Amino acid sequence: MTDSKKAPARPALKAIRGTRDLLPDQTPLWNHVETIARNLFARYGFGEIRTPVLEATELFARGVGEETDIVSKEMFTWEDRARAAGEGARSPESKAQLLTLRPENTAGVVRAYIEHQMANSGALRKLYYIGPQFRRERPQRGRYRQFWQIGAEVIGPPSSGSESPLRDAEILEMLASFLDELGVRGWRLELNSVGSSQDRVHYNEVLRAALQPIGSRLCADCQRRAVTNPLRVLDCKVPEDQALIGALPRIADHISADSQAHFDAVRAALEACGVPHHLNPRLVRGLDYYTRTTFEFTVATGLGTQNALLGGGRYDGLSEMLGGPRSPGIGFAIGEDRLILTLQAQQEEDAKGSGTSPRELLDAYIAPLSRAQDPAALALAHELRSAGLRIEVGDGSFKLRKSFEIADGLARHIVLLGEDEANSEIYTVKAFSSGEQTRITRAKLAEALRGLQSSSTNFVQ
RNA sequence: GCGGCUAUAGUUCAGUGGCAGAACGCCGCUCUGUGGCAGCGGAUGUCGUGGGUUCGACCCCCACUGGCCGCCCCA
Repeated sequence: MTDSKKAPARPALKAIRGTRDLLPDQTPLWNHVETIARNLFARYGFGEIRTPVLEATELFARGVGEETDIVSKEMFTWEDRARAAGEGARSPESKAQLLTLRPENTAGVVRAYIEHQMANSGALRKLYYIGPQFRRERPQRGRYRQFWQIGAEVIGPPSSGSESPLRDAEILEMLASFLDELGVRGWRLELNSVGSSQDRVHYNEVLRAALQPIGSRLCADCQRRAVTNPLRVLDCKVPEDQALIGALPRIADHISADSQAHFDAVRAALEACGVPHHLNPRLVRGLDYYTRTTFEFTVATGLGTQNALLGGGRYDGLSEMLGGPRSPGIGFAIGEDRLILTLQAQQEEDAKGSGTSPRELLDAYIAPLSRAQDPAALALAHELRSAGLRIEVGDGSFKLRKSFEIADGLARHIVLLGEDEANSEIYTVKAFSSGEQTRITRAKLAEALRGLQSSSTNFVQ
């Protein structure tokens, strides 16, 4: 640092802000969560759909809502260049298109539902997805710019029963089962009805009128919301505002009899299934397409202030907003990153005092005793792997001591492969758990290594 | 987008305006076909990036970038 070798500062390539790598010590838990979800959803008759990560910006502007925070300030949007002259463009003035990295997946699923004319079969469609979403927010625990959602949608023409309160209750019961099956403890379901789209328009006027005289006494954020999105005032957490907000007209008093009856039926079905839930008349969701039933599952451990694990609701008018046929629907999105954080926090709680958790081991480590044995070692590994075993191969340049150190903690057995073994095809095998060492013929090796295979899977890193 | 805290070895973290530290991990030897233990030895690094103050900056100041916490919002 004293002399003049100030090299040109190299940039150091790193994952960009708000994105991250999931390494092999993490991915087993992710796969576990996704496997549980896939199996469970299948039992409820859901099929998987995969939609593009890229959509036309207009889809979200119309679907999610121009005025929402997500659309107005959190999307990764850019102008895709018009086709260049050299690309054989027929029309030289083909316009550039606004594209957006999807900030959520419901709009994309409904777009696909319309595009593939799924309404025409007349059947109720049950679709689920697992994939990354993108929002340009300030990163924080449980909040990333690329984050993963596991979600599902139930949608269809009214004649398919898509409006039935039974669908709402079924979705909520499925989510409760999902969290229980994963072992998420202490979840809480909060439920509300924001009424039909007409109810919302009506209530918005009532609310705007009620806010008019008191607006100036609310916090700055609420004053802004009172104009742009009055419903969101109900979600305010500023202590000074609570008295005023509490006195505002309530949604429940301004929804139609139909909406009220629908909501009552949802709750009755939930009671019948024994799904615990709490009414929260001030639960308001930030996406414009929600109607009637809205809900949120929260959890106390692991997430700090981002305690919403998943959310969702009805969107009876979304298909029409996107130019499709009338097709009421209901869906949800689980924050997979947050779910993982919750599970990891629980595991840490559980691990307190119970020492370290074992990790999943390979079946055997093959240790060639000299470089001359390397080819034979790889051949043996191939043979055993073909037999379905999980095998790692060492290197003939390693000292035997080193091979043992590597093998222990990585595999359940070590197989020594030296000149004797190569000639005799009788291998020396040692089991780490017992310390027992035996000599086994090549023909019986796979079978011997398979014995004692641990069937329990472990996801603790 | 706003406010606060923070960035030193592979990891977790000490540290002082005057030669860069510990623990764990890693490598070697004791010990050339039998590891986990132990003893001895070794290497760690543009002290996040760029500027400024200073005789001298890892330390003080500013900016930038990243992370964390809170707000906003959401999953």
